[in-house]
Amino acid sequence: MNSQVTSLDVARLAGVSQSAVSRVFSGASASAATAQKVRRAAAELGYRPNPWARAMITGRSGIIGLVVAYFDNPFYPVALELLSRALKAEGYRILVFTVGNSPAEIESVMDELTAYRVDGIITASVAMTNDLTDRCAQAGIPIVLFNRGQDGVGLSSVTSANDAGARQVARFLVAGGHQRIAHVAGWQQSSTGRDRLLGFEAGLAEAGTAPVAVIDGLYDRDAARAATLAMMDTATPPDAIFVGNDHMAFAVMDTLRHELGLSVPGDVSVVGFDDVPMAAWPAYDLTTVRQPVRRMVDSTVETLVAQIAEPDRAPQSIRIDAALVLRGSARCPEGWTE
Amino acid sequence: MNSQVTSLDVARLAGVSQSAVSRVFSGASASAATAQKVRRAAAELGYRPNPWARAMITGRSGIIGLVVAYFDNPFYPVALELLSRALKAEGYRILVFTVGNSPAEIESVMDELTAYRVDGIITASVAMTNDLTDRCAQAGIPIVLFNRGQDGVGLSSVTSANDAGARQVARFLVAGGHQRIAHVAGWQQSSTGRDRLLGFEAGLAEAGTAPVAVIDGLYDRDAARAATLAMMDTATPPDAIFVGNDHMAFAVMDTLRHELGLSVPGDVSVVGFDDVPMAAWPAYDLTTVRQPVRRMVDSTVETLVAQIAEPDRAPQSIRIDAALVLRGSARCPEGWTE
DNA sequence: CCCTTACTTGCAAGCGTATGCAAGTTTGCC
DNA sequence: GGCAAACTTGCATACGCTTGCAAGTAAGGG
Repeated sequence: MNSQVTSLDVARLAGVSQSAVSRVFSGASASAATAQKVRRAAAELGYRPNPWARAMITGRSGIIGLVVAYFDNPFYPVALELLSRALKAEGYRILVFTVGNSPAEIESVMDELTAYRVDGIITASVAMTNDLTDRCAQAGIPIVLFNRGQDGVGLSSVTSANDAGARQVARFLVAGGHQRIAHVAGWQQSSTGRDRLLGFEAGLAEAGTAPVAVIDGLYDRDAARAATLAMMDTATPPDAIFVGNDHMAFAVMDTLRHELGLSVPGDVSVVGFDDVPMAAWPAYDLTTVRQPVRRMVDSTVETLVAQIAEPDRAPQSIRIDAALVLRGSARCPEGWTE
Repeated sequence: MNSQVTSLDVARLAGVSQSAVSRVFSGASASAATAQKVRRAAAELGYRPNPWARAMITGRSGIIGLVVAYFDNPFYPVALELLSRALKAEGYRILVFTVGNSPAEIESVMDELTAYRVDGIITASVAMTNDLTDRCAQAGIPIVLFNRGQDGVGLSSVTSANDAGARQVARFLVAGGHQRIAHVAGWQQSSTGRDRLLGFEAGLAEAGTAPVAVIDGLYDRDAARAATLAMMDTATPPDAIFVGNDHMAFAVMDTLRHELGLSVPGDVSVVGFDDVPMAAWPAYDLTTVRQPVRRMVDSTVETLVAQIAEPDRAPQSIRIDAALVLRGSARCPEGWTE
């Protein structure tokens, strides 16, 4: 039963004081001789410093709180995995909170996070209300929003270039000769959903056109399916649909192909956003905008770590380039290279 | 900056002793008058007990360590979400460790977990070597293996009835009149992979037959694709393939359809295992064995909580029934009802 | 060789909470 | 009204660790 080995036990065995043991394990200076005695004794007893006791004094727990709302979107599991690895490399662990997107629930989680005095917070796919933003800033815990922007100033965030990516999709679809372009939008309560819609509309406007239909798909499969059915059930149904994320795009494709008997891209072109792994699977072969998860994760961790080290640092909004990935779900303009 | 409010501050404001505050928040008895004064003061100051200080004394951190290996298999994100909710209901948080499946890496994570003195550990999709098992038992931290069994005794585990499920698949495929039945197996280093293989072979043996081919797909998409190609590249290719999990089954279907130009189930029937959400999507419409995630999660949490409450309780191996879900990826025998 | 400077090391004081103990207060019952 | 029992409450200590401080020791320079 080695779970109760304390630094004092090690000290006794090594014949030094308890503070010597502490110094060896906390990286403070100690003579080579002492260090060796301590390490030897510690190894023998299976000693590891108690992180909670350490946290109480230093005020740093080595724990990052991660708040996640959607796990059905396969974008987030891979983000979680990458975040976990990247933070581990920096010496942090992840305390996970899954949460619905109701303000009350988010607030209660934030409460808990401040109680736990985590060293930092990352929220993924969580919309922050403004008062929550304030409370976080007030609690003084560094926080970075992953894949969500924040209106006004306040918190750091890392997103991809949602508007530019969507704009590129617009150009691409126009260049492909599509006449009636529609958009199953991402959840309009989220910045990603709004930015993609705005960028898309702007891109179409540049070409002197506009979407024939825009329906909020709420980042939900069922809603996306319903949106698709509604769009197609008109006199002049769209011949191209830009979908607010891949997860919904799969639903759109399924609906077009298996419920309406249409061909993609023969009858309707479909373009998504995210480039989750599944998008490359031959069953969908989805043309989509790639969010560079790895770079987004790296930036997130980097920003958070910097903010922990230097609490007064101004919040940053980082935006990672996102590029269109050409696959088979959308008609491709002749000679399109990008 | 309310992050440094202590029980002493609350005590002063409320005009009571620090221990009174502690008692109110730890549920010990206190008079109604005191409780009210304390709560009022606490609310005013925004006080929340410091979980780490509490953990130091009580020895319980309220944190469960979750060790996960595969996140590319969509079975685990949903399990994580459900686990998170179920544990939250019991008052626990989840500290996540993602890990490769190398023994060294697992060992280092276990080390960390014992250092953190988590109240319990859940491993998902992690194979435990026997010496690791011992070390965990010795550390005295309750642990439950989720979706992995354990040879010999030692640790509690929750799995579905992998062998029975696979046996049922065998009967189903035989009854469907398939003549050459193959198996892209789950990773043979994992209990689930082995149990499903054994159950499947046993089921076929009952019918007086045997698989025409068995290849380990390692729970990996690429390996499953390669296995499929190898199986089909023979004089008498299989007319049915049972795949060790859904995630690989999608790869098998993609390979059959898009690389080999075959029809599923026309030319080859495919059956998976897990029933991840995607299996129900029309693009795959996968006949598969449903692992009742929710019930598995509930059992896992229940077992873990029981073991925390009563440390000397004997480890249990819980096995949840798994039933075949009929969809469109496999030819269905006339009048098959189950 | 002595004095200054730089390191090591042990001592002791906390970090914020829970809890045994004793003193004080209320309640209940005859 | 008085006494025992039940309940509250404050005091003080402990949990395992880090860190300022002072004393002790090694190194360095004239």
